[in-house]
Amino acid sequence: MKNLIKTAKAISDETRIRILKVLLERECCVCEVMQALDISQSRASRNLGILENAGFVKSRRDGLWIVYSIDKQTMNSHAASLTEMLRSSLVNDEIISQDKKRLSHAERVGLRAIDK
Amino acid sequence: MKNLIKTAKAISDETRIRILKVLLERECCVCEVMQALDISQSRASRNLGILENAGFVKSRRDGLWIVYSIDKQTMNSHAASLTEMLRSSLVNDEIISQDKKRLSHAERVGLRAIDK
DNA sequence: AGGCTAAATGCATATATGCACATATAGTTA
DNA sequence: TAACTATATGTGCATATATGCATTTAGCCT
Repeated sequence: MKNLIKTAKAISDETRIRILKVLLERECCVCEVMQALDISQSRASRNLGILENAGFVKSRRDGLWIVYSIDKQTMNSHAASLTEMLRSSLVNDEIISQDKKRLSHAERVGLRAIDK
Repeated sequence: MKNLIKTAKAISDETRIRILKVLLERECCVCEVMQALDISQSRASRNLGILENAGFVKSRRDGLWIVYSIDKQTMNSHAASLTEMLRSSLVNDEIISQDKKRLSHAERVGLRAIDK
């Protein structure tokens, strides 16, 4: 029960839905998620952590970066169901479209390069 | 997007998951939900309202009672996916088992008859 | 029509959630 | 090893959520 609730809460948030939709396109490091969604570093990191804790994504280090990705194998059944639901959802959503467009330009560059 | 979030939030709560599991057994009026989950009248009513607003259940009047039920036809696709996920979940959950047991004794009697 | 009953709701309170800002941490690379 | 960089996290604050209590509402039924 607690696990199911945790899983459901994880996708009950716009930021995390946007992150999952981006990760369904391709794996990303934190700074690429920041760029794709145009959000702060702590916001990206924290929400990725929540998604990881809920079992939606896994992370690995690649040089300076931590890369997050959707892992169908490791995923528990609830997360798998919800991810599958997400895959076919929001296909015409304006926000999601913008995220994907920015994602196509996102690179593995650090904070300084992004701007502020 | 907003609709998806509303749907996900609706099942991100233990009380509402329990209610849905009970309604998957059979349709219930508010007072039967109270008895099955052993919760207050306002808590039952409010959470049923949230589930209805999110598209999981519909309601109809039957004499003195308002009967809530799961309606696969009317349900939007997100709610349908989540309901299907719920159907196969928590089969060995202790709380859910207790709810079902109390449900089997629940009747359409008013507040006075229940007790307090 | 009027009394009676189940359900809905206003209000107050406690808890949970999401975010920004600033700082800490871990790990790479020279 | 030491500096540097991407990521993680402590803290404070604003908002959202869940609930109980008390009351209101809707509408059935005589």
